[in-house]
Amino acid sequence: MSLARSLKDGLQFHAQVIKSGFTPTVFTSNQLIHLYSKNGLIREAYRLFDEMPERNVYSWNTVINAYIKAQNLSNAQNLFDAVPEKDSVTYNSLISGYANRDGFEDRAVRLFLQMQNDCDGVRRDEFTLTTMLNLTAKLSALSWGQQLHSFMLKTANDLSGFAVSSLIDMYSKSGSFPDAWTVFERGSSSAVDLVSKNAMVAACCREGKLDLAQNLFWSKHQMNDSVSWNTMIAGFAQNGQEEKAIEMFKCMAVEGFSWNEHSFASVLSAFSSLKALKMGKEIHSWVVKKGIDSNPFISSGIVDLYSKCGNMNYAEFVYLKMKVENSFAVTSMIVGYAAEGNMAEARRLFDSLADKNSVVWTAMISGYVKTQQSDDAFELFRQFMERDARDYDALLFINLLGACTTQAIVDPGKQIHAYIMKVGIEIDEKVVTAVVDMYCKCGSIGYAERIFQNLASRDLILHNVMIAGYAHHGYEYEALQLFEEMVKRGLQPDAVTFVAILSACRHSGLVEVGENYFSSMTEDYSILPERDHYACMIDLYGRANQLEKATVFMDKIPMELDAIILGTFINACKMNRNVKLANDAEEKLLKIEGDNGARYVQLAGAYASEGRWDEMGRIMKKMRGKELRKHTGCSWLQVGNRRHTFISNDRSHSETEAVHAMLDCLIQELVASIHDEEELSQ
DNA sequence: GAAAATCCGT
Repeated sequence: MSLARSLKDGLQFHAQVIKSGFTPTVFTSNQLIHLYSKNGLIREAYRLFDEMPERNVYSWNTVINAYIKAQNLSNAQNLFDAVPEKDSVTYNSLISGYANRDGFEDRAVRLFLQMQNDCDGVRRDEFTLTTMLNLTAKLSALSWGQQLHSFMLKTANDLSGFAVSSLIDMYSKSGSFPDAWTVFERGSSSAVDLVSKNAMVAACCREGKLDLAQNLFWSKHQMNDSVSWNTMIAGFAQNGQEEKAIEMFKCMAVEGFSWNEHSFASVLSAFSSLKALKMGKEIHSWVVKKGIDSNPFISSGIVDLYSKCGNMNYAEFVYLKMKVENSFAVTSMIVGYAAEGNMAEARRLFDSLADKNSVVWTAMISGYVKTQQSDDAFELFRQFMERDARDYDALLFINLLGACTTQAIVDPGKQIHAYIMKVGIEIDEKVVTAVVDMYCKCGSIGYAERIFQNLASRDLILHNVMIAGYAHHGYEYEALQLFEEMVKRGLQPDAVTFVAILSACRHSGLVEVGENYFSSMTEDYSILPERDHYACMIDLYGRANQLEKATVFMDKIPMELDAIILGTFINACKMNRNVKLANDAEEKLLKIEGDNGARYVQLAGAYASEGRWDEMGRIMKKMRGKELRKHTGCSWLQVGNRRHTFISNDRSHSETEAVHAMLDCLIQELVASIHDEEELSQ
């Protein structure tokens, strides 16, 4: 009897066996079961197994693996339970099945614990250990990984390529890069194993150490395979070096390696980041031709490309062709719709998802934040807090806190802060900074200060936020003191720090102090002043009634005067009631920003303050016909959970009549009391 | 003589 190599041979062979009435040997049947399983013919594989008059442990293992391959873990488990004599392969197969299935990881662990204690007394071998390492890497369970590692050392199972590469991967994915490196160094003391090298290159990329990754990649580069290339392409793409990723992608083909799903997925993400629609489209057509456009990584990559390029029609078209729900593609589209302000479409997609991960929630809520629909953002966040799952995206909190900050509403900010503490999220530096910033900008400088002072480590950005917070609240002394402390601790201030410091000075009229810091900035810290610093200085002089100094200062600014600087200067003129200088600056400003309605309003305001109604009328006339899309300034009141916003002459509130009746009442009382006082003084 | 494990893509 000959060995069946292809499926066709196998089927022919099987038919002959049945016709001839022979009973194949157990060995031959096992081979056939494996062949059927490899070709996805699970029913045929099982029938053959079922009809075997006698079976050995190979038969059981093969058919169990057939079910695992077909994703049918319950049948695999039933067969596992029925195996008369299990060996390590029986255990390893099912452990691997559970380890790779989301939500069933605990069963893998239980089987691992049971295998050596069970009546079967099956020994854990290298297969068991590498599978378990894979699982702990997936769960980022460093302490389990370490225990497995020491077990491997004890049983001398730590030296093969399988062991070394799994260990590198485990340490890297558990956030312990130095240990990964140690394992790699020790493992490659004799001969370098390619898979281990690839795992180490990937670990370097994960860590952002791209130079190290490249050195490794090019050392012994004769042995590189397509995985090595894909690793580098992905590494560049994930670390913001899209051009290099594309270069490697091209180079890979030149070197004779063919592109696969991994290569396409990575280069697609590079093109998306660059919004390179044309090149992206080429990849699109290429993958369609190759027939791999149904791969979920590829198809969602294409959806992401079109979404990032603002082509939502194409994105929808590609998404509709996908047969299964894909939260990654939906996230891309939500972000895409949010970017064009179409939150209704974004919400439709969000609601269409049966299974929402934290990234989708973050995208949707952040979309509301970005389109300034903060009521919707907070409402959705309330629903987010009520769900059972406990996974988070730090970006969600940063964006929501940002919404509180721009609206200066502290209560929702406090709720977010409380929620962060309640669920015990590992406090990310960026999140803490956002919390401090929120309290600063919402007027709760005391809270901000307390959090700031209790932090063990404080970086530059946090200091900048706190100094700016003090400055905005008129605590110039605290701002300057914190600056000095920061410098004493060895933190180098940056351009942002000086904006905050100069702001502190201008708010309290500390002209000389401000001048000193301004020159110290360049002389002591080699930071070139930017637009904001110049504007700060002009404002500083303006507020201190030193318009002449402002004018002299402005003449020395070595960059082109832009709207911010001129606007600030006009404000300074306004404060010093100097219409002549304002006029000159106005001409310059209108040349730069003739279309910006806000500037006209600012100018008109400057003249109105002077009582120059004719001038104001002139400006208003110039304004007419231009598109004036100034954001309307509004006032708001928080009553209970609702915030009520008002603009001037606003009668849209549902209780506007009652509000105005009350207002009339108050005005009358005010007028009456003024009359009383006048009568008294006479 | 046969069965199980490692690295790369949202």
